[in-house]
Amino acid sequence: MSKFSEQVLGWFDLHGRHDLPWQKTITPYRVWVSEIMLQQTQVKTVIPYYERFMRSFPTVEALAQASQDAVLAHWAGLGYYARGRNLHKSAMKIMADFEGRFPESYDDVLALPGIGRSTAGAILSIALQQRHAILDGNVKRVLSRYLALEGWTGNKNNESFLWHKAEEFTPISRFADYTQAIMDLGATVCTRTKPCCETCPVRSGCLANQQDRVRDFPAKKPKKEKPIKQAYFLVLENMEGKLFLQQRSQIGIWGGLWSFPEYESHESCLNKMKKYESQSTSLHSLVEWNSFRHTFSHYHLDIFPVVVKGIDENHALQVFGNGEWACKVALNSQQATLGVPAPVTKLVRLIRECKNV
DNA sequence: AAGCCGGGGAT
DNA sequence: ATCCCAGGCTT
Repeated sequence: MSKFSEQVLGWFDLHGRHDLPWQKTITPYRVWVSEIMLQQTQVKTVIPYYERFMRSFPTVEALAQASQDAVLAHWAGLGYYARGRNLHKSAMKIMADFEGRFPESYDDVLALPGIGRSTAGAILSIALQQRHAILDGNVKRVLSRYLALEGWTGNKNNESFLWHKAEEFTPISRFADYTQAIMDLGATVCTRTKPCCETCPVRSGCLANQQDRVRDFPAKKPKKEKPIKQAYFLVLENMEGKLFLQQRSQIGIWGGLWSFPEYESHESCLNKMKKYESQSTSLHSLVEWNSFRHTFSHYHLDIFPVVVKGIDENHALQVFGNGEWACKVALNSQQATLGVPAPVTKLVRLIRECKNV
């Protein structure tokens, strides 16, 4: 066993994380769900989502039999909703192709939607003690410092180089512990800002530390300007205080989630409302609320709410097409049965509190 | 290779 | 406001 993995494992036994929710009882299914939720998402954020998800869907079969709406309702607020859709798809595939048993061959696991090279390695090493490397954000950071790797870790050559090193550093035993150990090291010692090099088990061999250049690695990702887009949200409220929601396309942002009818311009939004009013006899008040900004990883979205109260429920369905009149729209995500994007949750809260800010 | 896909924690 | 987080998929 190499000195690196020996040092990492020795540190892990004393200082690693051994009581995370998905570590309590280790099964491929439980590890799989955790790894998907943890993609691009911090542990602290995941924990409450994981607990709730596992309570509702304790087995592959339970997940496969659930509706997509139920799954996405559990994912609402977590982001990257394709993860939830793919998890659900994979569960159905596991029922159809593997009799409900999570596959144990690397190729079969890799073929499931939403599982790439790193996630497949993590699941099979942690849950089934197979020898596979991982290369997530933690490993990239640890290795780029240990090896003083110049340049962004996301570029092709560096990625290929790091995969090679990640496999080389993986020991010949204790595969589950090593996978967990290298991630724990990155998450608690070799952190992005203010790493604790004094307590690091591999500092003696760390080139960045030797050169006193820990701060230089990993190199920052080249940044690009985020475009600004606009969206008009038509907020329809009926006499009972229910709000009108429509399910979004599976393709594009917030795929499969429920949101307010959305228009790209002020004009198209008001035209739609005029079309409704021309056929309606009831009275209602239209108020254009102040806009607010929601920022994605790749663009800013300025949201302009157009709030109309006193809408006739059945009449609206005729004009606006398919939709649902929801009562408690994800104000409490514990009770929500529809998945709603974060800014919709925010806007609903503002409406309920009558805060036009 | 670059773009798409979220939301929040940390700074 | 910026950067990044237990990445993968599409073009």
